[in-house]
Amino acid sequence: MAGMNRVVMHIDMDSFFAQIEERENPEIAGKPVIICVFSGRGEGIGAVSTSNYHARNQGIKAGMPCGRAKKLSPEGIYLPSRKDFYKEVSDQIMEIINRYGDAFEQVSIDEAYLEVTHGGGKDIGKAENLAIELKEEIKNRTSLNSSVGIGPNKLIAKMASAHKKPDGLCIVRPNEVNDFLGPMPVKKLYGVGKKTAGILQEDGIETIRDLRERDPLWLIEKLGKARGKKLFDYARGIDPSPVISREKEQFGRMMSFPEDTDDSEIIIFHILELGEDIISKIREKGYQFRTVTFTGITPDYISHTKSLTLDHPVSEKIDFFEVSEKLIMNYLSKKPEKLRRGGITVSNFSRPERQSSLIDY
DNA sequence: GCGGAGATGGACC
DNA sequence: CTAACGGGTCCATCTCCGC
Repeated sequence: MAGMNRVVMHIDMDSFFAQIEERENPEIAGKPVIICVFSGRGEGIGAVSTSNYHARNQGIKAGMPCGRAKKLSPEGIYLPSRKDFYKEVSDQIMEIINRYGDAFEQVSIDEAYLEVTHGGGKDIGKAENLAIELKEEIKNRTSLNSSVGIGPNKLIAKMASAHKKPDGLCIVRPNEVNDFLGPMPVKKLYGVGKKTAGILQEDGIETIRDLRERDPLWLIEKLGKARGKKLFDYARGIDPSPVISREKEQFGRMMSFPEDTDDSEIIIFHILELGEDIISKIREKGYQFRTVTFTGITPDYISHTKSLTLDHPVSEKIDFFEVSEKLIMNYLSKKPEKLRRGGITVSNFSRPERQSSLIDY
């Protein structure tokens, strides 16, 4: 029993937001579709959230300024992001996915893992059939395409779903892991972003195979203990992390201010407005929180934070407002520069428990 | 040495 | 040629402090 292979599935919706808009508006399918988050600072000022494959073929990528996208694709269809609506569609899809595995873990609005070690089981053929069924049910119920990866752990499942897209199904068996990862550019490895890829490339590491040949101590020295160890394992396709449904650990909102400002009244006004939203969601979920964090982002995109942890959990608007104002005033007195954006986040959650005083000894 | 708190930075969607 | 430029979550690391 010791070395029993796991079977893990990763489900990823294809260019999710763009695909939903295409579904809602079939005339635009076949054209480049770009979903934008506009800051409200002027005509077309904002960033690309998602784009469909036509747009990607023209070089458009997530995170890109909309103005630049427009140069690459003047004829593209540019639509404002409708996050709340996408979330409703997401909830519908997650409910379907949830039924297909022993354990379910949602990782973002359009992605989830399933542990199918027992249910789909053992021989990967069963898991493959399960994946086909799941993709079909999502398609039948929502008209949306997804991509699925199957592997012996979350890391491989995730990289497999990314490997064949869109509408893909990619299976990587345990004995295929090293050949699957080896030739990939190191930047493709989950957990390796721009910064880390740069560090690795400076030392001649181009592929995951190159990374695999490095000494663990060297990696730890270059990248730090946790990160170094993790990438050492990841390069070998090793990832013991379980599929677990997780509670949200923080909840926050951010915005661009209409203009760069260091006016405390204006900043507080906007932040408290974001706070209304946070508080109503928190109370809906029956959460309490102890920590509030204010984030200020300067016109050159440097972010700074101020946070405060209370000694007891709260969920009242008045408590939140009081702490938020205090943090903002404190921030501005220490860093009296203009801000382009600001945000407020609550964390350190608990559920209100009744009669804790009687139980606590 | 260990923890929680606070601040920063990286990664990913 | 470069600069242009959203919003949200999680994780690791470092520093400081009390115990």
